[in-house]
Amino acid sequence: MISNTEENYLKGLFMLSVTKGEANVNELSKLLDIKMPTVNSMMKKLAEKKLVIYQSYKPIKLTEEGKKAAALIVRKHRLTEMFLVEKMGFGWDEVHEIAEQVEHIQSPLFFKKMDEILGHPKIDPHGSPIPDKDGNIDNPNYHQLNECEVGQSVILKAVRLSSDTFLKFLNAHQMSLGTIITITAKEEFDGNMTLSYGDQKSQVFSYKACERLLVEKQ
Amino acid sequence: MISNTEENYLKGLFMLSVTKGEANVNELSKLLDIKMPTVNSMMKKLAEKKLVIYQSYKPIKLTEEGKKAAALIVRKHRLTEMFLVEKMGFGWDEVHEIAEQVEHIQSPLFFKKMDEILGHPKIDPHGSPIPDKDGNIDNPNYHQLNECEVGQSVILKAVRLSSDTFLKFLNAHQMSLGTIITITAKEEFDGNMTLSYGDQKSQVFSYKACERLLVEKQ
DNA sequence: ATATAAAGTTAGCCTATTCTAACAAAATAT
DNA sequence: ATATTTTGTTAGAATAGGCTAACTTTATAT
Repeated sequence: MISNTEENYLKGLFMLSVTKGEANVNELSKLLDIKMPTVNSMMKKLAEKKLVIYQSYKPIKLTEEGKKAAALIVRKHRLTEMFLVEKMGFGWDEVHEIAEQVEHIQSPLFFKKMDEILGHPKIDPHGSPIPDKDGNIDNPNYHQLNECEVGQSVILKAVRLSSDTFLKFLNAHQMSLGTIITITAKEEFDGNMTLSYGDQKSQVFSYKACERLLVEKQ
Repeated sequence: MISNTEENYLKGLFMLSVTKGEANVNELSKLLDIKMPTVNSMMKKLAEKKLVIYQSYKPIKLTEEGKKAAALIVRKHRLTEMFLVEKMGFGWDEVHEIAEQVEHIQSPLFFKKMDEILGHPKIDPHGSPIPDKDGNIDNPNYHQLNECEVGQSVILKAVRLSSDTFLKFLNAHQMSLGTIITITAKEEFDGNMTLSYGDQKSQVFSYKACERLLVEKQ
């Protein structure tokens, strides 16, 4: 049995591990907003349960079992987000908090039904991949907009670190998944980019914003 | 702040109070499958929070505030059951466990959306009334089938104490809400009733089953 | 290469929720 | 009317999950 609390730690580790394959106590502590000593003792507990590999002062790694468990929680979260947007009329900026709660529901049938009703979606409303029933996830190789060159035309595929405020910002700027963007200019100094897309002919986006936009080259 | 645990106690009290307007520790203990001393200390806590009125050795009563809080949890439970059946294709015998979890989700908007999508339903899939947004509930005055007379024609309006096994039993006997039933015979000895409805021309139902069937006289 | 900073750990404490064992009160039955 | 059963309470302990304070390791910066 994995408690809701344990699920949250596993999910956090999974998120942090995407790039490096491992995470450390401090990062997890910040992500979950739980103090380090608490995280430390939970890591011991999860190591005991063979869900993570953990040795003092070393980075934390999920075991295969832990990785699968975490992926299935992420699956439930992202299926829920998709369901909320597609079937219940929520905006992509309104679903995170709810999904955060729904993801802990214990009922394989509930999520099976969601998946069927949605037609087995591969991505959530923010473009993040939905792991399959076995916990496998394919991480598409998108580029961060801030790393693209002036003159390039790209298509918005996903939004990273999508907080509600950032999503509302994108809404306000008519930017959504699928939007085709042309990079008009790029400021050496601060990384600001001037973008052209849809009706917007020269919209300036900060470095911080561009970092979070994952695009595919046309 | 009312915790999930506290919500479960309030809901239990609400259920038990429907008839008598009050409940006692022992009943609540059995209903929730939690030992009496635990229930006892939770009652003190809820009394402290002004959600119940409680004095040693006296029955427990919900305060107005407690009653409203409980009704809103029941509302979330029953809306969820309706949503699962009407919008997600579940059977009425599959929804209780899931609703038991979903009812604790904190998101007024989530349940507002559900309610809208369902068209503001007044009853759940088992015929139980759904309290309104203010926690008001109207308890319709149905009759238990076992108390009806031979020869009477009635319509099934609701199912009480609807466990999954009982609902599966009803499924197996083609009995559902709205079914028109004629009482063909009634056994003095054990209360068994012979019923005629739909294709079933002389189906025998036990006293225990009839007790749970709430009907309206034609 | 050492001083400082950052990250990680240990120890000890707190709250919420549960339990068992033992005792007390109220209700029921002879 | 008293004995027995049922119901309710108290006391004390356990577990899960969180915290702060103090200390140790590792990393970073002069």
